[in-house]
Amino acid sequence: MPVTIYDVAREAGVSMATVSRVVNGNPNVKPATRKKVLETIERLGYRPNAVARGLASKKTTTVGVVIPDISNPFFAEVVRGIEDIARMYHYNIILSNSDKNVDKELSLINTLLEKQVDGLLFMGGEVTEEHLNIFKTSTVPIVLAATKDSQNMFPSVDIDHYQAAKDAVEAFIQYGHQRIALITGPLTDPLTGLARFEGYKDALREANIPFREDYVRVGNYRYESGMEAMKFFLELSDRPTAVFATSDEMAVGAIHAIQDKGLTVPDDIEVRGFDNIPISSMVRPLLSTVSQPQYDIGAVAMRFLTKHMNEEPITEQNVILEHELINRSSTK
Amino acid sequence: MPVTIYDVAREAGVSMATVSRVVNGNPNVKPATRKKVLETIERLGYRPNAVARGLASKKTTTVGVVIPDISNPFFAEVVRGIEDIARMYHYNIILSNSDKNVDKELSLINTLLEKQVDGLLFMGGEVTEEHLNIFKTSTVPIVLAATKDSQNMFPSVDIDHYQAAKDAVEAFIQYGHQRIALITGPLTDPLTGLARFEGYKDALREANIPFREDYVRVGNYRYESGMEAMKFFLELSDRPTAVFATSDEMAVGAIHAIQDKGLTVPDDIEVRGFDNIPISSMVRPLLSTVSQPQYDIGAVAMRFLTKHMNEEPITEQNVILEHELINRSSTK
DNA sequence: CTGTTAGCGCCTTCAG
DNA sequence: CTGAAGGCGCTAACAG
Repeated sequence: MPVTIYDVAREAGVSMATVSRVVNGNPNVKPATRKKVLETIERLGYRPNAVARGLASKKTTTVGVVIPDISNPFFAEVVRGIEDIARMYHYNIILSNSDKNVDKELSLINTLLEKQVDGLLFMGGEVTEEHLNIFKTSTVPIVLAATKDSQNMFPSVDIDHYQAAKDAVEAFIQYGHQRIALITGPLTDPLTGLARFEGYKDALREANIPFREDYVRVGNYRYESGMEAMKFFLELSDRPTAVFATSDEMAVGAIHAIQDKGLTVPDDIEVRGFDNIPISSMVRPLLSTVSQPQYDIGAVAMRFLTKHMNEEPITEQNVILEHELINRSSTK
Repeated sequence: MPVTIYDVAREAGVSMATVSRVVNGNPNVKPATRKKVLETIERLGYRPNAVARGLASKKTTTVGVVIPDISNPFFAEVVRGIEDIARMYHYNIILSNSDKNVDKELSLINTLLEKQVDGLLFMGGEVTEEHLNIFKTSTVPIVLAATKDSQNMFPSVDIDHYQAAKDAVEAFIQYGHQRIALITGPLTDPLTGLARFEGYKDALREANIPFREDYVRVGNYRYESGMEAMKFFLELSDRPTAVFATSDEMAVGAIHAIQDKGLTVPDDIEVRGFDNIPISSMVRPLLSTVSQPQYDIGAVAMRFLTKHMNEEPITEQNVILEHELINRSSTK
């Protein structure tokens, strides 16, 4: 039914090798022949079969990208960076959503590898032993974006989560705050959970501010959990004067909890989020946050992957990009 | 380098046909043989090559999905519906982001078709003549989700945008509003732009409320444009008492413009959005909106596509799902 | 229940 | 500059 390279060859009166050459932009074709072939391709509506091509050439010019949560604006922006660079290097991308589910992640990675992608970009909460094991079975390069494995076995692009959290807390301390609360993500997550938590603790310790259990609540990065955490803090007899949430959504939830109580941000309580996703500019007061270079994380990771795929020399294996404190109206 | 079905066959002392059978779950294999094969697959770490399989079987068990804007929560939720049904029917998904750019859309569709997807799910702003032309060259079924072509040539799943907008405006009218403003998307878009605009106009007309040019502003669905539009309305000598924005983001922008002016929502001005994306529950006041069954749009569209791919009998070609008015705190 | 044999549509030497 | 021929790894009849 569909027209093949063979049909084109026959119609154009050349061999399929020649058709293949013009389709692939091989210069060793006489302009007249090229023209003739192009015309019959057009006339017949020939569309090259990428599957056959992939089998014959052993390259698919596509990379697999696994993303943990498609509805998270943070990753959406990372994907933008990935796509732009991919297009630049003529790679297609297969985007796969894992819903933060480890089983799905492993299964997606497998599927992607079966599909013979030329490389893989992995984003996810945590890189476990299981991940590593499946990564090791890959014959194509793999790059981790917005995460890394604990042993730095695989190339990665990320920020310094520990330092980022520490900077945020230190900013509060420098402003004179002593009662600083933390709304963190699950501490089981070594990077966005634990590392940021450590940053918080160390900042306090270095300033000789005693750590208080009741100034720390664990959320799940979502709005509701930020709200719940803040409600808890508000019940405390000596409630915090500053709150650092490790996601913008939780920070916004915290702000609303504060406002619902009749208090004001930042006058009564200051709040800072993390990530700098679009919503931080779509609330009142405008949210102060710790910004991650989302687009760059994606772009650098993709560029990194192309280097591996083309076996270009690479200098550093684990890239750390800069974070930045963004001060808007939820802090003074 | 990578291990092939042939290697497994040799190691297990069977033919590749047998290996193929166990890999594909064909029951015509003696349990003992199956076990033996499975073991050597495990031992060798054999991973079937989907590209070769696709070429031989002429099926890839993957469907292409083009999404106009990966950072739009609306589509993220539609994709959820698509994925769930796809998994249920054992299809993989290739998600492609078009950035609402027509050229990119056409090029993505082409790429997806070259990759021999078994079916295509298209979401996009507008379905132009060019889209139709490329759709027609496809040998695999195509379903439109959250959109439709003007001539209903292709199967589609969508809501009645005209009626949805009309319902929203009529709700304002019934509450007694006479000065009702509209913040719309580009009118060049026949569905989310024009159709909703027509719904607005007809609602007014049927209530004998004169249409006013200065009560209509065209935005781009984003926050900023909603804010700008609202600022314009607020300058009017007889400013509107109710505002209908055809996206939640624009509605939130409008609310903030109102609040920044020292006015209150809904007491001074009522506001309603469109879509019911997560942010509508993450603002103060909580946003009233017109909800689209996002997940269902995706799920129904995907189910629809599987029917086409399996040549099951189909009853209706263009499915219209129900919308719903959600009343929260930005309206009375 | 299992093996043999053709391809699937294309790329890629290798000749010419 | 162009053609012939041999796979790529796997599935799908068809025998047996």
